[in-house]
Amino acid sequence: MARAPGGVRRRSARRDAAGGEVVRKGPWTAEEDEVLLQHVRTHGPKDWSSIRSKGLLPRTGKSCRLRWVNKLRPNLKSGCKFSAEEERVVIELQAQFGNKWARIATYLQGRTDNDVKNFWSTRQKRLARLLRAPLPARSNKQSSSKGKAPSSSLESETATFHQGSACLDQASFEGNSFGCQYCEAAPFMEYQNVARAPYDQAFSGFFAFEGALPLQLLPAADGEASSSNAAQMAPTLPFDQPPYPLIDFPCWPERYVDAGAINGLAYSQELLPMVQSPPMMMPFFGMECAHGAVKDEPRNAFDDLPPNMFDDALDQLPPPPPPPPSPSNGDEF
DNA sequence: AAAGTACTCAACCGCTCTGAA
DNA sequence: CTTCAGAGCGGTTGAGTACTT
Repeated sequence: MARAPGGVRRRSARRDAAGGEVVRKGPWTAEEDEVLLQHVRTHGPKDWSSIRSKGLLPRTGKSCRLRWVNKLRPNLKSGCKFSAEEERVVIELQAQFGNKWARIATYLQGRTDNDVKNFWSTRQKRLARLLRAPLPARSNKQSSSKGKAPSSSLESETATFHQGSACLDQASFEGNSFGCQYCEAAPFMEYQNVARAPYDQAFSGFFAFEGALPLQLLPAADGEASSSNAAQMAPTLPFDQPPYPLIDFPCWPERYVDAGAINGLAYSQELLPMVQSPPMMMPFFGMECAHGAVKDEPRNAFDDLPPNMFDDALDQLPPPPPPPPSPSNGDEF
């Protein structure tokens, strides 16, 4: 979207803790950017605090660093929405690393941790809203947006969510991670540790079903990754991928999903046959893009369930276990 | 056309980590 | 070993914009 440059911000300046100097906050001006860039040209992307101590800018070192990392760094994809491939990478890496945005960002050329974080946050909000909202009526009615494709397919997302929720729900009863076949069948995602963040992980495990397709991971983009450690650890090769197909079928609890319902999903009849095929761009949630039939899918088992039936399951999730021991060599791959 | 809602994004805050003194 | 300062990271906020009703 086009934001008004230098739009009004909520803060402008304040006295710093030490008392005297005014610390400027809020949006950066072009002049400030130029000063910051000049500092980086001469000193490199470091010594942030010296920018203020030398009187170059009335900004904190943290603020300067953030501005550089998020906006001024070269080769950033500013204002460019996440591609389907990027979305898929984020989803899969989030499932594996958790909310390690800086680390995840090292796999995405031109993306910052803030970008990834915002992307994920937006996605989570949407998830939460969908989970709480009543199921939209399944119909063949066209989208209300006058033929324009919505930014995401509500119907597909909803179906996806309830599928994921079913997995979650079963897990809450069985107390066995998530009782999720797929989780156990995805070694490269280490889903055995899926309970680390139950809510996210359950869904991520589901979404990573798409991730059975090969990832083309990028090495740290430009050496200016926001986390130098992460940059060093960024692999130059994809995950150690098992041969396809990975799974028998993802975590559909039979209690909730009968074969007919499964067959009604885009996955079962359209995705499975292509597991041996070359990588395919599949936007997250967006099976409708790759599989048009999904919009016309028949009602599945979840459509007949009360929309809030999974809320309790979410509330009953066990606390996350302690994080798995980190590898001694710092290389998860 | 207006109002309400959802989404995006920049930037701040607080915490943790790390290295130097 | 302890302390401290700087850097980095994740969470959060809120303004502006887009979309929907």
